[in-house]
Amino acid sequence: MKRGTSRDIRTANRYEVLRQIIAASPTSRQELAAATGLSLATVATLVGELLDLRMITEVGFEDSAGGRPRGLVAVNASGGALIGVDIAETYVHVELFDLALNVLARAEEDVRPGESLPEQLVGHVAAAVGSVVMQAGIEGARVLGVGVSVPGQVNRDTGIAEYAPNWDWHDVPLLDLLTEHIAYPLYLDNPLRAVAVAELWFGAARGRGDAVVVTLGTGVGAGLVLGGGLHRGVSNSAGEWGHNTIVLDGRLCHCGNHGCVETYVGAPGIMLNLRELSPGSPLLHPEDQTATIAALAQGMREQDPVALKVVRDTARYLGAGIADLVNLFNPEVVVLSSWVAAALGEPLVAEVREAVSRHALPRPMAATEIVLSLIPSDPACLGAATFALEGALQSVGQRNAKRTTPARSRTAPPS
Amino acid sequence: MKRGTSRDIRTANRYEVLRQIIAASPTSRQELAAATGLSLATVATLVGELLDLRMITEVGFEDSAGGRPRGLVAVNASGGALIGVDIAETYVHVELFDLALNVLARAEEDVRPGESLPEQLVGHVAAAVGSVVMQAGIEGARVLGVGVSVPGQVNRDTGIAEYAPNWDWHDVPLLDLLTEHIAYPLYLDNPLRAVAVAELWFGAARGRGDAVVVTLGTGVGAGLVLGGGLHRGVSNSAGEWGHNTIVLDGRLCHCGNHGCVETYVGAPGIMLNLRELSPGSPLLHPEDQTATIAALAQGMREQDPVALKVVRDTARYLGAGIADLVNLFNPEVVVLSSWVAAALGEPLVAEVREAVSRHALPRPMAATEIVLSLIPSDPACLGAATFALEGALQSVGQRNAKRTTPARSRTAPPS
DNA sequence: AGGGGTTAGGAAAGGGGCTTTATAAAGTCC
DNA sequence: GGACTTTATAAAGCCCCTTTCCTAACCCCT
Repeated sequence: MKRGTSRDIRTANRYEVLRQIIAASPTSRQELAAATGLSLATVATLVGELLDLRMITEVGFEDSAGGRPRGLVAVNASGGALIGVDIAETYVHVELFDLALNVLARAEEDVRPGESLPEQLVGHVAAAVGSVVMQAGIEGARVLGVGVSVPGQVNRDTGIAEYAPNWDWHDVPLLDLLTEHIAYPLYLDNPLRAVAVAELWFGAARGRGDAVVVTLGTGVGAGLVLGGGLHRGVSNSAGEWGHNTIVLDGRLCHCGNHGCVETYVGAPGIMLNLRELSPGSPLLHPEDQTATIAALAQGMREQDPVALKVVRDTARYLGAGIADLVNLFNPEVVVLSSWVAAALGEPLVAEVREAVSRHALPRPMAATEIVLSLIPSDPACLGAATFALEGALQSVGQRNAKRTTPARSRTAPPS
Repeated sequence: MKRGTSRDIRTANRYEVLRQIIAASPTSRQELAAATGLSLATVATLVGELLDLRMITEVGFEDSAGGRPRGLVAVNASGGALIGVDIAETYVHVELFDLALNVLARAEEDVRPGESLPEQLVGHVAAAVGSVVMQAGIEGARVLGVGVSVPGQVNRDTGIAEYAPNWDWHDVPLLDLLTEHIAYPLYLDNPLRAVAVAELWFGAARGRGDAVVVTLGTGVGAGLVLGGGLHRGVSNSAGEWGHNTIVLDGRLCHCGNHGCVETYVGAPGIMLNLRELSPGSPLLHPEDQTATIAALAQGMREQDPVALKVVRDTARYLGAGIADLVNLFNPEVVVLSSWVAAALGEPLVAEVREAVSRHALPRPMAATEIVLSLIPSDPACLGAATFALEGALQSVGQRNAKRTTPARSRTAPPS
């Protein structure tokens, strides 16, 4: 059982301060102290650290009410670059961010069906990473790290992709393979947790103690933010909500079970909801999830009854599932994220809210907001980049160069 | 968002050391240091603190391999008493413990149907608490506190029972009512969390970072132990698993929803499972949950096919539900606790293990044990008493008498 | 232009925690 | 009886946060 040390407090505070600066750049030390609840002195030293690291810079002054003006600090956007890699079933998406987490460059590689060898995927990743670095015209030294999100179960310490259902991977030493092509520090995890971290740092979960980040994409997950940090579980596979049973003896899932959440509210599940309701619907683009979800979104805007019904049905399943999460965790906020949520947008969320409040207990429900993610682009990329950012900040706390007594010369002393 | 301070580390360590001493009394400082991962010096100071508090005593020495013998410490059983109160729908159960958490006295009061006024319940509690103190022949001063477990949603800070479905309570100021009759420090929470804390301190979850404690009684819950501590959620209602939907549009629950876990695996749910399978079964004692569950347990021992089938059906529901918890939390251990689990015992657990591994993802499942609670008596009482113990330990860390500059005399100084 | 008054920010001191190192205490073994 | 071991306590050091004090910087008013 890991014990907390006082250094962890420092790390958490460092994260907190940087988060706040990124969120509200430029800002003053005063504001930071108020927002984080830390003392002015502590904020000042943390700000000093970040200044030394060149992650932030002083950008001028702000009038105070009659006294010495407040010094303002802001993220030093050009102080470094972070790369986020989102490996999915059909594509590899890479984005390069500056330290303000603006996207400086993007690259996307299609993964053709059948391309399932780790080496093939790694090739795509390496190509795309090379591309974004070139596009952005960044010198390599300024890349602080590369975060990689890969579906399935990942051991982030050993860097092994223990199991990826899409490609039937078992214990692939992905980190080692990537290291051969990519010279930057690498951080590996899965999309569920990447998205949760993105929401925790930059999205709707920021500043919340307990939050659940529901990712709605091809797969489905529930990232758990507990006590201000990501809950990983004992083998880094917490949050695998997609294969929870929502309908006993329901639809067959590729995992082998029946009635998994994913089969009703994942993109393929939504397509099935549509097909069952209206088999010949023009909204349905077989073999193309993205197009079908987009068509549904468009249909909703046009008040198409079929689209509305499908979304309502989906929201009903989702609502029942999320109600379970609300009862269990009693979170401050449930964030709906990932591309399906982004596409279906606020109308979906409204239906979900409705459905959740039918199923959840009133008291926990009253304490919980259900909101749409605020993150505009691919949250898995952003989250992966955030892993790299966390990694860069972590190493600051590293014990700086262990002091050793100077080695005595092997030759006879001159005495 | 609450921030961790270095004092919290101290409190956690204090808990950890005392837990270990209670678990392995007598023990040496060396052993404690090894078990907790703390340095010898820290253990020594914490042990010193506990000795000063008279919660533990030195009980002799143990030979070391050729050096100074290890001093042994053990819980000072007579150093204080803790009282646990378990208020349930049909009874009030009170136990008085010594500091080794042995039961010194018990009292039980029946709550007749219709007795639903807070004052009536409080009367029962006061009577039973008085009784155990008398039985044990303890002087009042040595009672360190009284923990009270009451079903429903509880605000432990304000001491208000926000909602108790059994008696249709809404925002009853229970703590205030109890304070009028009971002079000891009071701690209020609900059975779900009481049982979880009992397992965390003294049961199968001890020393585990992440655990789920499933309580199977009339009601059903899932206490969440995350990062070595109880997860309470934002409004202290985390763990309300009993009203999660397990069968969409399933059995009607008293909460108004359909298909709640509780309606299938709570004691009344199990009775219904039995009735549906074999309406006229002699195992069924209508109106008496305890007798029916006992009859089922007996039936299983006699290989009664109906009993076996009912337990298997129940385990199937339970397995599906627990599989969801395993996927979500990725805990080290799932503990089945409370009286229904105790009654049905290992055969139930074996069936549950089987059912869970059919539903849960293989990787998280492989990392999770599913075990029966080791706690012999009423875990809610024990857990409630543990709240009192935690409370007593907490106040140690209290800033001891804020130093004030000595008040200057108002009269003119003698200078 | 030159003092108050006000606010920001840094430096120092203080309090709490944990660990490492040194010292004292209590045995065993030869 | 001395040397070696092992335990326990004391001392010193490091980390972290906060409080307090003081200087810096700016406003405004005279």
